[in-house]
Amino acid sequence: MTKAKAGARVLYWFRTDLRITDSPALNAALAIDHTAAFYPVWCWDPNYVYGHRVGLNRWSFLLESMTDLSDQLTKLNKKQKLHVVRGAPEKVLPMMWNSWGITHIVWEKDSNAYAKIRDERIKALAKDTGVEVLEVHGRHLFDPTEVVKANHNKPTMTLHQWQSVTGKMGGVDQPQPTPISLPDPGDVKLSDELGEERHKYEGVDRNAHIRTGSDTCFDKLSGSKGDYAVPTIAEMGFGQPTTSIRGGTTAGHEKLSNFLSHPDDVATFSKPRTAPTSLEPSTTLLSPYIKFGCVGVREIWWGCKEAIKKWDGKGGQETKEPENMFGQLEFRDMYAAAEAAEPDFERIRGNSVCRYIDWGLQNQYDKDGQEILPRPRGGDEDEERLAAWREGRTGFPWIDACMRQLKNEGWIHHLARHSVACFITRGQCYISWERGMEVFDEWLIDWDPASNPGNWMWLSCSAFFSQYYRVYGLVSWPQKTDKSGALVRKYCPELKNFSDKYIYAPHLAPESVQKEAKCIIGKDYPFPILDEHAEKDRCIARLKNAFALGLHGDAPEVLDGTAPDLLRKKHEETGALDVKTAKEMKEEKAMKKREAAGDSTLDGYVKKAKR
DNA sequence: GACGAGTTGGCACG
DNA sequence: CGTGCCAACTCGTC
Repeated sequence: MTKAKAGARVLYWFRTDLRITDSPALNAALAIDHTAAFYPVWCWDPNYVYGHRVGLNRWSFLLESMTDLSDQLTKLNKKQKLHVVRGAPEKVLPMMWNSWGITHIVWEKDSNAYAKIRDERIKALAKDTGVEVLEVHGRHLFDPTEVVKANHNKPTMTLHQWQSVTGKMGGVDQPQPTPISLPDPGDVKLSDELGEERHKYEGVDRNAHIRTGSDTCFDKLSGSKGDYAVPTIAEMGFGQPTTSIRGGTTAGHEKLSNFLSHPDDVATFSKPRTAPTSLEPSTTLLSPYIKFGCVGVREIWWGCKEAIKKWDGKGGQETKEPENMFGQLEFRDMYAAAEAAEPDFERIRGNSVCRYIDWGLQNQYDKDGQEILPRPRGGDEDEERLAAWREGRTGFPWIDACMRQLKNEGWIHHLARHSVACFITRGQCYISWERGMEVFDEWLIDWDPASNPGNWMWLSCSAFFSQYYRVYGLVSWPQKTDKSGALVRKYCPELKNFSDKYIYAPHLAPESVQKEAKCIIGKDYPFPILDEHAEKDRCIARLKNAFALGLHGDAPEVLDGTAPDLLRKKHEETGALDVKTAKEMKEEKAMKKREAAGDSTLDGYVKKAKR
C-alpha cells in the first residue's frame, strides 16, 4: 500500500482515556490540518488478556467502557466507531500504518513504567515507518514526568512536596472542549501479514480459572464479523461479572454530575469522615471511571470548584486539602509522580522508595535478579493466612465482609482497603504487600499501577507513612462507624443472627448464643486464624527492627539477598518473634504499671514539672 | 536539636 | 464523649 500523497491520515490510539470529553490528546489529534482519514483504534492485546490475572468485574467494566466510547464516536460521525484490532500494539500498529497510509499517530501520554517501555518501542517503529507521533499529557492534573523533573528527578513522597513542586508549574488546566464532529475513517481493510502467528501466546493463561467457554476473540484481527467490534465477554470465553458497577463514560459523567449537583456535599467532603461500613458507597465511586479515563480529571477538579462557588454555605464547614476532593485528586497525582521516578514501584526489590521489611511470601529472585515464577511456596502458616484473607474466611467478620465485597463488587471503601491491607501486612499477618497488591489487582475495578502499589506501601509502612504502631482494630475500627455490623450481615450472612454485641467478634459469644444464632464458630463460620493483639505486638516489634536496620529495596543487602538474615538476627536478639498470648501481655502491662506507680519519686516529679 | 505536623489508631480514664 | 497517653516514625522549619 502506498501512503496518501496529500492530507493527513490520523490514527488515534485509545489506551487510558475511554472518553471524548476533556481529552487534550484527542483534541490535538483533531487539530491536525487537512485530515483525510481518522481512525479511532484500540489494540486488544492477547498478551495482556492472557498474561494478566484480571477479574471478571474489571474485564466487564472495560468492555462496557469501550462500547460506550464507540457509541460516543458514532454520535459524532455515523461512519465512526472504536476500531478494536485484536493484536499486540507493536504488531498491529505497523500493519495499520502500512495498510491505511497513516501519517500521524496520537495517544494520551502514560508515565507508567510498563507503558513507557511499550510506547518507546512504538515510537521507534513509527520513526522507521515515517509516522509522526504525538504524545499528549492529559491523564493527571500535572504531567508526572514533568513533576519528577521539577522535583530534581526524585519521586514525590509527601503531598506537601508534590504541592510545593506543582505550585510553581501553574494551575490545573481548564477542561478541554468536547469535539462536535469527527472526520470519516478511510478504508479499514488490513493486510494480514501476521498470518496464523498472530494469535499465539506462549505464556501461561492466567485467567484460565474464569474461562467458562472457548475464546474466539482473537481468531480474526477484525473480530468474528470482520467489523472491528468491541469484543463481548462471551467471545473471550469468560463468564458473567458479579458487580453492580456499570462501565462507560456516560455512567461516569452521570455519577459526577449527581455529585456536583449537591454543592454542600462537594464543599464539605472529608474522606476520613466517610464510612467504610456503609452499605451504599459513602464516597463518589468515581475511581473506576478515572482509572479507565471515562471521566477527565480536569472535569472533576473544575466541576468541584464551580460547585463550591455556587454553594450557599449551609450544611457544614468547607473542608481543605488533603481530606477534600482536591486532596484526593492530588494524592493520585502524587503517587503517579512517585511511580514515574521509580521503575520498580510495584515490588520491593530494587525499589528505592520502599523500606525493606522481612515480610513472609515476598517475591523471590534468582542470582541474576530474575523473579522466580511460579513463586515457591512459603511457610504453611503464611500461605494459609493469605488464602484465608483472600477468600474472606479469616474468622474476623469485618475483614471477611470487606474481602467478599471486594471480590463480588470490584470495589470497597478506601478505609476498608486500609483495614484489610493493614491486617495482611504490618497489622497482624506480616505478609508482603506484594501478595496483597496482587489480589487487589485482580479484583479491584479501579486498580491503578501508581495509586495501588503506592497505597500498599503506605499501609504497610514501607513508604509515605511510617507510624507503624497505629494499627486498625479488627473489631473497634468498624464499630466506630457502624455498631450494627450491616456490611457483615450482608456479606457474611451466616452471622446475621448474632446481636450487635457479637457481630464483629462472634467467637466471643457463649455457646448458647452461637446455638441460638444458628452459627457455631469453628463449624459454620471459622474461628479467628490468629490472636489479633498478640500478633499486632509481634508485628510492631519486627517493624521497629526493620526501621532500625533502615534498608530500602535498592540496598546491596536486599539485592544480594542477605537482608532477611540480618533482620532475623535482630528479631532473635530482641525477642520480637516471641508469641505471647493477649492474657500474658495484659498481665505484663499491668505489672509495669504497678512498678511505675510504686516508683514514687523521680518519674512523677518530672512529669508534674513538665506540665 | 527541638518541635510540630502528618488524609483517616487504640485504649484507659473520667 | 473528650483527653491524654501509648512508644515513637519522618520530614520540614526554626
